[in-house]
Amino acid sequence: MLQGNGITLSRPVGLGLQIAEALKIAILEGNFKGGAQLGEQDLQAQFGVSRSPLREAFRELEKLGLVEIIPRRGTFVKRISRNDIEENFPVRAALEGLAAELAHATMNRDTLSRMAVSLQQMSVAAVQNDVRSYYHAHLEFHELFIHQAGNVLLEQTLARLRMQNLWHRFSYQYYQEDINKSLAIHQRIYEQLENPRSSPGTIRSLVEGHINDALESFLLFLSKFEQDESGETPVGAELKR
Amino acid sequence: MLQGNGITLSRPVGLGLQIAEALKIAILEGNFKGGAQLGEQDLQAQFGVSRSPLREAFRELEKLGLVEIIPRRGTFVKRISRNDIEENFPVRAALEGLAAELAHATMNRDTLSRMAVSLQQMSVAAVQNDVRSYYHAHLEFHELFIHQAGNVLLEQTLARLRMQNLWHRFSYQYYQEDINKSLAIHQRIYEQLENPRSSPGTIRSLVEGHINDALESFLLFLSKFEQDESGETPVGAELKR
DNA sequence: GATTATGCAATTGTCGACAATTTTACCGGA
DNA sequence: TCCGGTAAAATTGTCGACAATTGCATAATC
Repeated sequence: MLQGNGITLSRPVGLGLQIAEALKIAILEGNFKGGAQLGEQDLQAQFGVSRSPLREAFRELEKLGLVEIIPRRGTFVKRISRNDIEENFPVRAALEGLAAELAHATMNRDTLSRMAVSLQQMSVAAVQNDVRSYYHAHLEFHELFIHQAGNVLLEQTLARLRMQNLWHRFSYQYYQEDINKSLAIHQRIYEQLENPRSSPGTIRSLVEGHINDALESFLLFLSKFEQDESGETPVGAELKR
Repeated sequence: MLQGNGITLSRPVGLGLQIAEALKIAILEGNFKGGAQLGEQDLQAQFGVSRSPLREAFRELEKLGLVEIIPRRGTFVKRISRNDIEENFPVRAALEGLAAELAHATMNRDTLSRMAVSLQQMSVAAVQNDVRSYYHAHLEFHELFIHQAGNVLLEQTLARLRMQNLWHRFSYQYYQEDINKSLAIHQRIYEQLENPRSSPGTIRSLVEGHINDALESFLLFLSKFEQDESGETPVGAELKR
């Protein structure tokens, strides 16, 4: 398999794919205004390529859910609304719960030790209040048991779902809220996955419940930034400008 | 919303989208050989268009999971393997279970009556042994409560998951196996959704279990056609040639 | 003054051609 | 006969240009 290990290390053949990767990073880092742009002419000059690979890159980004292509109008970076978040979390929760259950059934020592490392990094980051490190270690923690589930389709589906809402510098501020509470829950998840005699249903509902709880916290966190907004609830660029 | 009602009635602007739609139907109907082709030159002559919209159509089909694009090699119609099916069903089961639970919480009379109609059609088709009618009514039954869940992301995700494995003339033969057993289960699902006092967890596990059970039956059904094959288990074209 | 019509500018959609790569066919040698 | 290498053919990737549509600004009319 070319992908499935979480790292895309296959030869970066294809100009469009390279541009897609660059744009993907740029979008996730937040290096784009409001929520709408990506003119072909601008990027053509910026990357020094023709429009063909650009359009291909746009399709690739659309597959990831990072942009929205409107015919005869253009390509726009997707603006995350409150409703998008409310829809995303339950779906993610159900699938990550399934992944945890599957991972428990096939758990091995290697994955377990990697998860322990991630958990340790999360713990260290928590006491140092290093939100960025905690965030990345936390991402890896989840990726590990998702991969351990051994279902490539599930892994790919979750990758897309997790990417959409994880506008990075967006989540940083969120985790700063209750980093210790998050750490405690993940320690419980680890204990359940570590114990071969854990009930599959318990693990599943634990992970699923954790994500659904995170939704409530996230929405509560969002409310603080919505005092001057109303209606559409763009959510996207208000945090950084 | 342009989509979400199950029917894409928006203006078919865009040559690439039209070609994608035509190819999508052709693939689902089985009008393609083995499991690999889609040469740009052939289709260019067949549709009378340039290669640009063709390549766009390929990306669209890849988004739906109907083809696989290999860089510098070409576009190939995805060949469904036994492993693909084994991976698809659990994911679909988890999400449809979630959809059923959400649908139950927001169920209304209109959707309920539509589901009753679909169920009636399934019942009639069952006694007449009309597999094709049963199959389509069955599809609509599922679409109805998935839509009732009111989660567009969930609906889109399931649409992709359900499309990948529902190579149509492929499923027909399967339902012929135990159409009555399938009907009974869907009647139970309907009864649970109809009753406002049903337990959410019961509905969810009922739907999820139904799909996971179908996987076993499906694999058993497949075994009959795998007596002369071994290893890769292509599954794709053997049924029609 | 507000609203609708019209022309222009900007952007996307499509096309044909050239470049790069892969596959295949042919040839030579062991 | 089989294996390796080279060259040709076929296919995909990329490019620049033209066509079509959309949006905006200006102007005209009620």
